[in-house]
Amino acid sequence: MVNIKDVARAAGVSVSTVSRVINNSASVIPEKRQAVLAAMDNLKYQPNSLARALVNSRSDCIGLLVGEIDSPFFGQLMAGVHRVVMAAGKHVIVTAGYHQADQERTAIRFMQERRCDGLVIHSKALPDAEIIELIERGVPVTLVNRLIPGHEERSVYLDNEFGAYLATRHLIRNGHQNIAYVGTNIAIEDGQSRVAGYQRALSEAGIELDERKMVKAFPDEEGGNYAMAEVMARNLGITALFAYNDAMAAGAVMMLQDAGWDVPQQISIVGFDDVILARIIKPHLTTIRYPVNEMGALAAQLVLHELDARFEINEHPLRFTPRLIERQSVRNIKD
Amino acid sequence: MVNIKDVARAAGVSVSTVSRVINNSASVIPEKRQAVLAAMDNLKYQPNSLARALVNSRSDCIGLLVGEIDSPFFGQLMAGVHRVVMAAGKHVIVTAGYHQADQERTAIRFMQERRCDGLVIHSKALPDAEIIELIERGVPVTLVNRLIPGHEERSVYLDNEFGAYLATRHLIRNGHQNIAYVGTNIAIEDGQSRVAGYQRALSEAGIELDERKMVKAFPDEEGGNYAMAEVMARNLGITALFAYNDAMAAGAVMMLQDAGWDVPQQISIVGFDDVILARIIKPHLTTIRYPVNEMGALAAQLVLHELDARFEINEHPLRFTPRLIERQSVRNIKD
DNA sequence: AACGGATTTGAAAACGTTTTCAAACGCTTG
DNA sequence: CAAGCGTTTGAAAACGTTTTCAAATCCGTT
Repeated sequence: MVNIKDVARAAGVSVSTVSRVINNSASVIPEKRQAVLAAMDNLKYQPNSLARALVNSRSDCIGLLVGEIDSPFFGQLMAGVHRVVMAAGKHVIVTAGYHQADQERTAIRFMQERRCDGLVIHSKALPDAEIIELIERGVPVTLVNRLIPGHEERSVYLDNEFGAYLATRHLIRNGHQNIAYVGTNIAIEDGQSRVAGYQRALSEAGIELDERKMVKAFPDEEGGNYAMAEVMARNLGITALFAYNDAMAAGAVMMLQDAGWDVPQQISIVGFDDVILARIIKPHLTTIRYPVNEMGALAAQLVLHELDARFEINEHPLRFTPRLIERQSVRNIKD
Repeated sequence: MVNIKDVARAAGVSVSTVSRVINNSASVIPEKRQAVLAAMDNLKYQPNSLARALVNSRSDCIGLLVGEIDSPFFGQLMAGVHRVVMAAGKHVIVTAGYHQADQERTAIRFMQERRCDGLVIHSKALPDAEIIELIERGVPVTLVNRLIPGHEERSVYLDNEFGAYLATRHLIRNGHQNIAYVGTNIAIEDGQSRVAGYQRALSEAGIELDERKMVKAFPDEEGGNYAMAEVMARNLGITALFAYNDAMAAGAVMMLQDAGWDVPQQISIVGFDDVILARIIKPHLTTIRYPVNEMGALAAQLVLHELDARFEINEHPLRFTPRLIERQSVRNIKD
């Protein structure tokens, strides 16, 4: 590869001068500047950003850890982060942890060895301790959807409990009393919060909790399908369902429809996330909007700001409040 | 950040020795090795991969250029590439071009400056000349879904023409004669190929081409919605539609259903890609399967193999053949 | 014509690694 | 005990940049 020395030689100047025109960090007389520019062009010179990062100790990269590369939810997260990081003239390096501690660990190590200037992390599997260690080592990091005690100011998160409460309350207000919950079997905070919200709404309405109405599965369509089948097999006479996410809700819908049930005539459903799927499935899903793109953007802003206070932060609380999106999957059965 | 010198000092050895235990590139007596390992652990040493890449002139990174970060199609592509690159012990750097030449150019420049060892590129907007230049500069690159004359061996691609032909023929075989095409308005090779396949099937069946039955829009749901509305407004009595991709097909379905049409009772639809959406929308879409995950994997294998012949390549032709997936969106109207 | 200040320049050190090379060390053998 | 050999070690160069520092050049004053 052609390097800065080649350019210097071709232009008849020193490497310092070439460096100066590249970064225009100091004045160079127009004549030489032209010569350098011409030489760069002729030789198709591309600065080696590794060498540059080495001496600057700044890589202009923000690392991003997501759960999966290939999912609409994380797609939105990536897009949100990407957007603001690019706008700041920096770049994103995406890694995926697939919800497993070891893979998440490897990914974070990778980003650190790559000397990312900052990190945006969505981690489900890593223990708090490891994340705290990372923070205390001085790495600028923002967490998405995860609160670490003592480091709340580094988290951009959704009020999951309230989202689940909203969803369940909506069902109750539409006359439902017998409401199942299809949850995730991944041990993760937001899963617990959503259970809590579900239960709070029920309690508030004086409805008795029933463990048999809660079933867990892997949080994708297949899991939803399976869990729904499980619930129906128990014959509890449910009229409504709140699902951990839209994918599970979609799986549930499909299971029900395949078994000849009518949604929402016989069973009402509320999902969570408001991914694209919710607007496509029939009936369109009533769901809880999770503004993950915006959250990714804010997380990126926080990291950039920590790096350099000139990067500004949108005025927004770290805690995002979910909203109910009414579509077609809930039927009012009052009276 | 703690560096190799700190470790050497702590362990009471030279940096060379530390380097040797890191890479176990030469024998070090067990006693010192232990000391080094302990020092690395205590200091939480993380090798600087930039410095390492600089001297090795190998970054162990594969660059990937996609159209958008946030789309099921590119999600699958990313996942496919990611899978094989990780398995090879290397890493992926993802960039997005958003179908615009300047952004694609910037992204490629970024990956080169980052000294990616190889590139997997899905580019719609960049002119052939620039890609050829890249190839001729000696960068190991594989193209996805794009044939460059003279460099066919670097392309992993789908037989788009055949896919469109299959789709259209399927409609014809189900008795449809009056078939619209909703296409992309992005000037891209696969768009043209799909038009060609559509037209070949029609010609073969002796059906006259009618420009009015072809309308173009941005290749997403909204575009499909809009284009479908446009077609219906023309009142051409169509009974079937072939769409450029599933997203457009979904948009078309929604437009039709909102306007009170029944799919497939009144209008049959075939999509393209077989993204998740196709299995979710009601009616489930009959579509053409685009094995983009597998194609990404193969593309990654080609790049890795070029880097180091020890990385193996799956036995598979570079040209992938699409398959018709029958679901529920086509009605047989024969007799 | 000499001086002073500002502008422009290049040499060299630094960033954190790997690798080459030769020196040091520890054994065995005669 | 000297010679010889294999193993282990450290110093130093190299990778491609940026930046510091001092030298060189230029220009306008006196």
